[in-house]
Amino acid sequence: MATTIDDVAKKAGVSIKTVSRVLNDSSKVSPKTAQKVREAMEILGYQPNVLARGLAKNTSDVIGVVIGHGGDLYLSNPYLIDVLNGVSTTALRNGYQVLLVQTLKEVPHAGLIAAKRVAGMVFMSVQVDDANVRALSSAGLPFVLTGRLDAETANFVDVDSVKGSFIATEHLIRLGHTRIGLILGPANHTSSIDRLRGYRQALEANAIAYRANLVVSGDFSATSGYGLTQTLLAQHPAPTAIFAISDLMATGAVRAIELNGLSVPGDVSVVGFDDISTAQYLNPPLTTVRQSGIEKGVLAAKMLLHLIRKQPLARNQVLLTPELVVRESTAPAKRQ
Amino acid sequence: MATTIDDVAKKAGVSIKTVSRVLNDSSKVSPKTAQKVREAMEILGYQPNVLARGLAKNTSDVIGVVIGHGGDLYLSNPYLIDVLNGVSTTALRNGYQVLLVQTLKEVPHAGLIAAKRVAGMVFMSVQVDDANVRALSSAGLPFVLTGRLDAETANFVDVDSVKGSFIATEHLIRLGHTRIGLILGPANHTSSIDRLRGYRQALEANAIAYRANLVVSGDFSATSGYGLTQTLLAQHPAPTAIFAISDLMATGAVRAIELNGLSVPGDVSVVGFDDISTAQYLNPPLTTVRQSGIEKGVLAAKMLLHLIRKQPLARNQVLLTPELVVRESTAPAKRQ
DNA sequence: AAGCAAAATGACAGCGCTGGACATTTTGCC
DNA sequence: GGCAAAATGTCCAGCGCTGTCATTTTGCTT
Repeated sequence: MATTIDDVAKKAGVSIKTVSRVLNDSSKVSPKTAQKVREAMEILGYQPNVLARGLAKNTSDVIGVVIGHGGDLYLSNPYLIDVLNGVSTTALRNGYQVLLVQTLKEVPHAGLIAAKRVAGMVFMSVQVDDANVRALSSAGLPFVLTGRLDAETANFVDVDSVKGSFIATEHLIRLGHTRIGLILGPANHTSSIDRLRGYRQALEANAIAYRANLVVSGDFSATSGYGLTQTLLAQHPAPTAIFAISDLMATGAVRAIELNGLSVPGDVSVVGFDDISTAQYLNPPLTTVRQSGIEKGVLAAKMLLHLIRKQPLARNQVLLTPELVVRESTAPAKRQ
Repeated sequence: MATTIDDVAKKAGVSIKTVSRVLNDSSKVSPKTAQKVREAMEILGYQPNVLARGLAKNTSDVIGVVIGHGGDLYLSNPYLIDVLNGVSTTALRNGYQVLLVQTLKEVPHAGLIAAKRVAGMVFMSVQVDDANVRALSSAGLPFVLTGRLDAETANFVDVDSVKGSFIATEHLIRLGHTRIGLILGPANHTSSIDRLRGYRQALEANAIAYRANLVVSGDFSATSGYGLTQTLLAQHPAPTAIFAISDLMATGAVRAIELNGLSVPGDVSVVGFDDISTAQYLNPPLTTVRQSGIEKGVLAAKMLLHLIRKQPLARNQVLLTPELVVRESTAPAKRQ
């Protein structure tokens, strides 16, 4: 069962120290010996015991990915999956494995337990003033956020939410809409805060009054988008366009609008955010703000690996540029 | 930085062995001492080093979840996310953490490396005669599949695909459809094989001839469903209904049908499989075969934990019953 | 209060590996 | 052939924890 370094040493006819050298800094081993050792490992199917190695070196080849906290099922957005995939693939390519870190109500310390075994962490979503982030920060564990945090020290990769929201809103304004509903995610997420900001900036730039009753908050899900759209449509006067900050919410919004006997985009235009893979196949295909979850994940993982290896970092705060993808869920506002 | 068991022992004025006992089988420690030790741990913010513990006990509190292999991004289906969530949550509640295991072309041995550090594994998708499965099987590592495998020894939790496919097909037949397109996933997946079987059984039970040109294979994605639907619609005569074995593919199918100037369900009925969260918000809301990914994940994790702890298992092969959810993407066949 | 079994606690080795300090052997080269 | 440099080996400690077994303490009994 357990092939150890001793077995390999014996098989290759060298000392265990040499095997260890091959495993680590093979530079000090002659190519011939190294070859011999590698063959022995191959034959025996040797895999180093990562626990023992980790213990001895006081490091780990695992990075933690925090997939949300405070609730049960946070990995629900296809866009987050892309981020996870990006992180995971990049980690793997660099010899790291990924530990999923999820904090449940009943198991609140999962993050801390995990912290003991990982070389660093990626946070998949960030609430303002996140307790986990603070805890890790003071513990000295390297970490990267895939979300912006207003702290000079925080390392993050995020899409430029303010800009994304601005261009989405302005797109609607250019189509003649002035009553634009905004469906946000949780109020304490930086993405909600930033996207509200971009929305207001666009209104202001076009001299349109901000109406608080057209802005609602939910939780990124289709169900949430559905319900909040009902709320928006009940306003007087009702919005002629709705910008939901996730495609999932936008999907729910479209359905709610049609169940109200209205059409998209004939009566109400809808813009989403993310450009998840199904967005283009919706009916109508969804106009949305594209951000690449994969790219975010890849960059976050790369940044984390740099931090772990204490390599210099060009920038520790990256804002990716979002792009408006115009499809068929938006149209000029009807003459009132 | 590193609070160890020694620090706790010193603080509590006991031997490190006693602290270790509190950490494990506290039954052998007097309540008074245990209390003292716990307080010391609390004060010092002690978290046991899982690596050291794993090394000493030769076990691990981590389970691996294999999220696909052979390609880059396999965690793409919302339904799989549910499975992952179910596994992860259950693992966590039982004191286990989850390691994501992904095999890339460039890193084919990730599974083996991971095998060294996990107590067991869950496979999220199964190809027939899977090499990974065989390797683990012979290595003696406990594992559970969230997919059926035709092997008496394999432990699995899966939906009854044959039945799910049967009821979906029969639903279409009862609506008067006789030319029913079938969009499968990869041909070497048991889900494709089983669902083809259910489809044929339903045809046969209703004395409808099987036409090979109405059956196509893709990869579960919306894009795939979109493309394959184009293929199906080009057949002569074209199908009046399409059953896609994932909701993602069904989403693509609906779009393709409408781009062909046909309507759903007016001209072509569409049935999906999974009942992902957006299915009910699609336009039209999707008729589909519901299976609970979360339940699958939870059951698989529970089964694995039983295996790891060598607890008796009521059944090591579980088939969950799928349920047809009729919405608005299916309608009676038009009179020809 | 002595005596004794049971309960509680401690001392020490060892899990598989790495790191350091050094001794010894092998290599390559003039 | 001789010498420095490179390669390899030896030995020991230690990462933080647990298992085994010996030792001490406790709680009862008579």
